[in-house]
Amino acid sequence: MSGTPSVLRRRPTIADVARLADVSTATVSRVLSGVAKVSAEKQAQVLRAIEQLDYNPSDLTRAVFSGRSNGVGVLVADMRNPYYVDLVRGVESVITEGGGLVFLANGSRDPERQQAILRAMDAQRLRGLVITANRGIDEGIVRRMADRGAEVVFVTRPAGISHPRIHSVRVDDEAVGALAWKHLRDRGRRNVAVVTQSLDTVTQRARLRGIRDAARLDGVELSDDRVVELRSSDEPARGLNEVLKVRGDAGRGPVDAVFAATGIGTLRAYQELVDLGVRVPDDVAFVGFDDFLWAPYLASPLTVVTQPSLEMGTRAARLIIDEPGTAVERVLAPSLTVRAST
Amino acid sequence: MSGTPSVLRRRPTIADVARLADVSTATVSRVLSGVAKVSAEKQAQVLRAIEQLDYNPSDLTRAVFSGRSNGVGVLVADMRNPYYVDLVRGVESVITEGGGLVFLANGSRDPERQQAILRAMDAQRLRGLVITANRGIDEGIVRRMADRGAEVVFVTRPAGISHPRIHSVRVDDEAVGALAWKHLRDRGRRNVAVVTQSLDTVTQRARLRGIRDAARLDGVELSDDRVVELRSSDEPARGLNEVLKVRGDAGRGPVDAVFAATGIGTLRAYQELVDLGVRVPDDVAFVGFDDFLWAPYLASPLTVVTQPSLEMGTRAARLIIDEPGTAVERVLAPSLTVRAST
DNA sequence: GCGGGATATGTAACTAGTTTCATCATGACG
DNA sequence: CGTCATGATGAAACTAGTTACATATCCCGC
Repeated sequence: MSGTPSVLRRRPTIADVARLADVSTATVSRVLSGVAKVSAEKQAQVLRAIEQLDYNPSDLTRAVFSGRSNGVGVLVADMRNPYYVDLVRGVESVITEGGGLVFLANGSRDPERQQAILRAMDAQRLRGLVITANRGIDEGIVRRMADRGAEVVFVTRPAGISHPRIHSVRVDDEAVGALAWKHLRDRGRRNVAVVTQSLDTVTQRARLRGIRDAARLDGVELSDDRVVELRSSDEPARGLNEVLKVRGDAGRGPVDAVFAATGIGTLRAYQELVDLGVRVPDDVAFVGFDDFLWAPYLASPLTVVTQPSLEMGTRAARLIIDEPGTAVERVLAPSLTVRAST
Repeated sequence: MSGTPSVLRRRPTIADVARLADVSTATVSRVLSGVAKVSAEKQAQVLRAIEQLDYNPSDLTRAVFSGRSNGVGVLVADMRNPYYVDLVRGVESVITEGGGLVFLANGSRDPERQQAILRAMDAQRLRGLVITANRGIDEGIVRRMADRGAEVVFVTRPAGISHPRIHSVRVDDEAVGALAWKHLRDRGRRNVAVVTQSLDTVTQRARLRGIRDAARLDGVELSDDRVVELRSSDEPARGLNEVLKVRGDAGRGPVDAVFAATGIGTLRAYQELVDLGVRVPDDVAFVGFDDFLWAPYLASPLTVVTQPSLEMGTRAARLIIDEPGTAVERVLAPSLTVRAST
């Protein structure tokens, strides 16, 4: 109960420490950074003064001087998606382990908001930036941040900008589609429908290309009328209804499998299958994208193609810390978790 | 294609802008802050120079001068829990809307790590701090941060520290327990088992007290042998097995309902019920805690008691922005989402 | 006892903005 | 036409650290 807590206590500065320890601010700074030798006696005095005043030097001032903070920004497209959460966890664990801090912002798929956030992050003189949002990112500001020394890592999409400080960490999206196809084929399904959110993104187009090419190698053509594009991410996959009705004209049987190529697509498609009363996997086998905590406990435990989300985060963080000096494009392999839905 | 991007371009400072616009740095600063009048002519010159150099002033330097950054720290116990994600989303939306940024750190239930993170956040001279971790928080550093002007908000637990800048936003935990009891009673269940993670926390004790008191009002005693404490958060709720076997001595019937009082507890208990082959709700009705995206699509769609997670985040953020001047303790009402598991 | 080299320490300048205070120009009024 | 008030503007001091440079001190050898 020392003193009234309502009073705003002035924060001790390096000058206060220097005064109390009867040394110069330079000596205090040297004790803190350990860059130059200080006599054991003064060292002890300084440490005692720091302890006594509970001095915690301002990282802001340090960053002003060095021209760069030890913060790393993470801009995600949608925090509700557990994949992004794991990604952030990966980045965060590496960065805070190294004494840095993570700025997290949710792009909410709003270009204006994303622009404002990137400007605010630039004003923080970040050491690095991890971007997962696909749409509406202004490449101009990203390039300028890289020009001025920030390491930028695009995750889940190719960098798309040629710059020695702009990198990318992503999964082999064609392999994602191929993995889904081969598994469904091995389960005896050949009439596959694909659910996507938006074919405007390179990643989703690549996944579709992957499953198409793999199917073609087995002599199966995955036609456009079996591809559903959700567009809105808040409604169930109504279009799926139509696609499931596509029947065997020209030797094609009815749809006997669905591959959802995005995290949200997985939820929406599963939702719609349940609503339509389709039996999984008896009527239709189902392969989703991105694993999640509850996937094994659904009415029909989900088979999913997964990205190594946590690893993608730690790799992105290491790219920032290591400053490779040249553009790095790291492509990781997806994997398959088989459960009862196929 | 102007210039090699590999060269680190020096960042323009306020002095560069002043030079180019042929004014003093004071005038540039005035244009930026809008605090004092500048002639239309010079204003235009300055804006042109800012545009031309793509000048973005350093928030670090501004924060050094004002003694406080516009950042807000959020320390969460476990990012995998969707409740925390919604909470962070709530804080983030309000803070970035106001031009600030959010520092996110994952405590990982590790006291030493949490301590290091709080020190790093203190070094950032944060405007505010949201803490959701219950265990291992060093109250000393939190109090000192508040002493030095940061608004601190504990979420999901009482503040526990009396200080005009230390607040709390939480749900009425006793009402959580009462809500679960009343619903199960209305469904004709009276032999309820409760699954908790750790009764060391005040919140979980309060939820247990809530369901006990509500049961007692209906003449039912919820004895200790029907309370499971998980301790480890990574294994299924093995103890539940024993509890379900508790049979009708002294007029008590077998357990016909389970209330899981935490988010993780909900997963673990559900997992165990599935493993034991218990039919939900036929054999045992199940009420969980905290809603999640997939809850309606489980084999047995989950009835849950929910906290207004997003609102708790926005309220915490507003407490920081509004700086109420006195300690605020905001207690919100829980609600019930009824599905097929009861 | 004195010159030389190494080491510790302080002074002052530096980082990039903000703000106070003095100055200068302009315009209104007597 | 002089006086005073008003308002824009710049010089310089300020925020809280770091570091280059100068100086003080010490020990060693001759």
